[in-house]
Amino acid sequence: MSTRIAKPRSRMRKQPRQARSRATVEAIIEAGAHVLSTLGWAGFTTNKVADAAGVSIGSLYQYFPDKLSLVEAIRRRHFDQVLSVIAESAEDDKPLKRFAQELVRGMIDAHSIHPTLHQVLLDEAPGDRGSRAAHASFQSRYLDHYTAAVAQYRKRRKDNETVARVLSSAVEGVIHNAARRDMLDTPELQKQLVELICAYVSGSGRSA
Amino acid sequence: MSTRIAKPRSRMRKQPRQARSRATVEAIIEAGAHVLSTLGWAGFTTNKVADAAGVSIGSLYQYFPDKLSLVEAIRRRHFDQVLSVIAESAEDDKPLKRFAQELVRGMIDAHSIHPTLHQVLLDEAPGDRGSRAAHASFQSRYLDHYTAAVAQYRKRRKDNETVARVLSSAVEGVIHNAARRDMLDTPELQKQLVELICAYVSGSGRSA
DNA sequence: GAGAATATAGACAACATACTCACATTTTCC
DNA sequence: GGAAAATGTGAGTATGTTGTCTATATTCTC
Repeated sequence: MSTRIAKPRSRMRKQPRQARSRATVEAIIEAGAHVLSTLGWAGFTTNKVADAAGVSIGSLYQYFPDKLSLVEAIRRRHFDQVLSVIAESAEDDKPLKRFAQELVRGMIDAHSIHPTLHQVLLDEAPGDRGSRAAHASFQSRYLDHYTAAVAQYRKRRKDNETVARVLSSAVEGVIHNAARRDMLDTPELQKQLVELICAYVSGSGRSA
Repeated sequence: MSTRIAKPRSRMRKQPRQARSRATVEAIIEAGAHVLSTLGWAGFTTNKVADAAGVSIGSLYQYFPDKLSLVEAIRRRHFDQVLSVIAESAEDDKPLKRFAQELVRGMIDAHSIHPTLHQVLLDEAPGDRGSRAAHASFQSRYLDHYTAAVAQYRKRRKDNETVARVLSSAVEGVIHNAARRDMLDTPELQKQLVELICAYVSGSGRSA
């Protein structure tokens, strides 16, 4: 009886065993992230990725059964990077302002590698099949950091989740907009974003 | 026998003169907006648009010389709609909170028609060629409303432009995120977004 | 109503892209 | 060293997309 697993969609077609093939896979993912970031989903073709990675198209399909599994690998790697950066920024007990500063710093760092990749992965790249799960999981964990912070610094307990959602999407909006304009490392913008976070979190609930 | 191959590369290949052709053009643009909104730029094919509009592919190319001129028409129409909605919300002198409420209301209304169209037009649709001008013009006028408001309500004059940029991209981020989740008309979210705006604009500049 | 102007339809050519396959090259391991 | 496994190659195939062309249908002018 074939114990066929439903869909080896995001799975690799073949496991790389030697060092050079692992390097090939890594080069493909990195090149894929680069192509996706610079050309967007519409310009993301398997031939271009193979070319940018310096391997043949055949090698690409040796390890990734189709285009979606490749973008899935890119997504997973990038989200892991972002989450680890964010997690670092938001541990321990700190004053609100300190937390905001480190959060902004972390977000900027995470987006400096491939400025628009994050947004492309969230908005453009298709979410069929198995990616929904990974995506939701990322969003959930991502939001957790914000919720924890919000719970820690806000006086009122009500609507913490909504506040966290509003805060996180506001921060994302600013970061993405800045990334689009190559303004990620403008100090003035960083400062203002920190102020936005502080003002909202500390002030939310007293407006009347 | 004089074969006049004078091909004016204008916006439209041919001006619709009869009522039915004007209806055809309108149907194509509306269908295009719908396809772009639901399927994204990658799924935006001329055949699908023609199909959704209930016309043949030939009719589409009768009026639009190529795919880009079609997306340009969609962009222009949508941006005009959004700007008029925003402009209405932000005139006269009002208390800050009132302004924020009407701004949020206007943004939500503008995005309720085709929830993700705005974002697709900003991020995915190609920006080469002549669209840059229209795009920049929109961004500029768009930002003007924010800058005017910020100048009116903030105590400190410094960095008004940066503040306006941060505020507008934060609002956009929240709206886009809500649109993605079909949460645009959640009252709790609207309230929190209003509070975010008020807290930032009134509080910005007093954090030591 | 006749003929000109305008509008629509859909087959088709030219091209791009995802993915395959038969074979070449490198590495492992005895 | 050499067989076998692992890895790499790139022209080739199937499919889909843009944009053209010509035949047909509808509306306008008189």
